[in-house]
Amino acid sequence: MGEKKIKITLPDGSVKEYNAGVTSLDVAVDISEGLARNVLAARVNGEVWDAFRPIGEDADLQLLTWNDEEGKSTMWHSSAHLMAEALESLYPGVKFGIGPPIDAGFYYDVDFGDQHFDSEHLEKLEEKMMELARQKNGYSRKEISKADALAYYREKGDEYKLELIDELEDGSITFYTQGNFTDLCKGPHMPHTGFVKAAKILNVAGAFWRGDEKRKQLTRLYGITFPKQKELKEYLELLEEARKRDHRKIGQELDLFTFSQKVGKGLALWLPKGAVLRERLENFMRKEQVKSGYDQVVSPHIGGKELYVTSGHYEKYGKDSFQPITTPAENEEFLLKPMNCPHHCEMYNSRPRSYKDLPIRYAEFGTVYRYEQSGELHGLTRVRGFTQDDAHIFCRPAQVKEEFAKVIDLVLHVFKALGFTEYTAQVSLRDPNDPDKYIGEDDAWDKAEAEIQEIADEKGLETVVEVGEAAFYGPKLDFMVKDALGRKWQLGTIQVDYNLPERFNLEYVGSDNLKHRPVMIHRAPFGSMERFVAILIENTMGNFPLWLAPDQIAILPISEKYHDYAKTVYADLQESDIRGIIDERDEKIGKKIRDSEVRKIPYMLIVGEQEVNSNAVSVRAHGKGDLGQMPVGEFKSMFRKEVNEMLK
RNA sequence: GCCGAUGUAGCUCAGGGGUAGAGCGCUUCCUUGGUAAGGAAGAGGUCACGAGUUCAAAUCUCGUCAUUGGCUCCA
Repeated sequence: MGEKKIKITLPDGSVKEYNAGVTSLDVAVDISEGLARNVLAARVNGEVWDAFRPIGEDADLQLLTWNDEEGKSTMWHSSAHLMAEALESLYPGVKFGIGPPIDAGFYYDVDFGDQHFDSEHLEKLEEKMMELARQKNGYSRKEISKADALAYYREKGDEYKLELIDELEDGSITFYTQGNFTDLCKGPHMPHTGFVKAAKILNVAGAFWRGDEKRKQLTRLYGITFPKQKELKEYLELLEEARKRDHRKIGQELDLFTFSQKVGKGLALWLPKGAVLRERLENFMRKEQVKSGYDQVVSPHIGGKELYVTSGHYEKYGKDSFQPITTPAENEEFLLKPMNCPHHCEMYNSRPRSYKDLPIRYAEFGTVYRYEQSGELHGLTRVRGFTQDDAHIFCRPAQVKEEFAKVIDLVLHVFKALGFTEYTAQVSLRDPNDPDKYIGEDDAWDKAEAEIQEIADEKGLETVVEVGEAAFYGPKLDFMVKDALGRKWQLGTIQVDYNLPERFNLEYVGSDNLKHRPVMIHRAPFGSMERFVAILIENTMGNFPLWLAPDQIAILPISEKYHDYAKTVYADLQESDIRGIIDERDEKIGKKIRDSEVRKIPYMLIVGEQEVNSNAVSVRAHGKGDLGQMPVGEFKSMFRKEVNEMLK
């Protein structure tokens, strides 16, 4: 009986014949030894497999190396096992939770039991990993029955793995082994540990087992590995570069904002230059909103408790909020407002509405306060007091789609004007398994969720769906942008809400002369001024667009003799809404230029004898150098042209 | 809130059981200059805060506060 033959189709379309049971590695060797040395895994009929797993049938095969995303994540997944092996040898008896690859590296959740792990042990762990890596131990895969799998971990006493296995179906369970370490794992893994040439444990953190706050907290070790020492070095340098973009650092360097222990954590203090930046952003948004038919409103910073009982905020967040403010005499209770929507609902209710009035769009830069957990505070991106560029659109059900679409346009326009080209549009839906988190009827939710997806699709917006990310009163379309370290933050948000109109008993009289319920759209293109500015800083490194820069120009007199002329020039520029500083310090011009460059001021205007004589300024652009001498008028029109170009 | 780390001058950081250091910044004086740091002198700190150990604590221990990397949370 002849061996069974199978056909392997490679990505270039070529077909080769092998005996059944051939592995991807065998195929790689067949192509070239060099390639074979780099193969980490393989895509077999669309599924990522171990390169050492036998192939039994005809298959499409793509070999995966470090240059493929799946190759990287296979190596990182295997590295998690390698770290686990090192841990087990250094700390006998440790138990393991889960250890997956992530965007950059991997982690493993570990229960050290009575043993203690802190950051002093990192180096030893790295060394152990490299020692094991150098042994080039092969990874092997074994299908195992549920009973045997349970027996293995019962013997080992690892309750976490037992819990995981408990939820798996018999027949689908596999173990992987390398060196002295065996792990429950569905794979795939790289051929042997020798691919790891550099390992770094990046940090130690606590993580709740299965993400549940009520369960045991394990120690999560984050690490990353590379096939070359040089790549690790480059990666660490990249991290270093990213830290230079940190908005907290730049915010301090550029004097934009600060925090004070006495004022309280998570409560930002905007310094003059930060306030100017913020004001410019607000003005930009106001202008756009006027164009789009919004009306500006103003509401107070506190609201009666009843307001939030009505809205449902009290029930959902009351205990976790800043506690109610009580008045001395009348025993009334007020809450710091955590949201502007209830106030706007009451504005809507201030008089009867006709269908002809709708849509009504109330916009407000509303400052709200939320008692965020102390461990969650982070610079300006997560604070306890912040200002939303909030608005609520009250419209007829038939107008939802059009209004929603217009808000998408507004958000995209804002992002474009500020240079956010990389964002993710995320459809945030409710978690059907956790109904207590939400208010309202399923019908309304289903409708709102379907509408959001439909409109996004019609707009041709590429979206990702996240279950469980909805607000408690309705689903959202969120615009996520990354910070310098690649963490995603929600900026713009648009939400369809059938619930608050119900709770606030909002009505309008239709053409049929009957009462109808309007629909509310909540939206904030920036999200909040604080977070938006933070992400803007990290994306621009503090080199703000000209129209936004707090100081747009610095006038640098060559010497004291030209201070008067500098003042004349500045007065002229101020007429055209150009704002900046005159550097009147007793310093040489080189020093003044250096300092302006460091402060990222877009234009430096140097004035000395030549400029006085010809009624001109010498212009130097930040990061670009000398642009030569020109009359003040010419600079102003150049400036205006540049601003208009950006805001087009 | 939980696990880990950090806290020394306005900023960036060094030091470390025996009277606190540098660079930048700031003040004053000299200098009046041409495209990324001119020179000199000076001021400035309960070493986050509170206890404990010690003859002696900024340094060691514990606690508190703040910051920070994650986890959980995020209207």
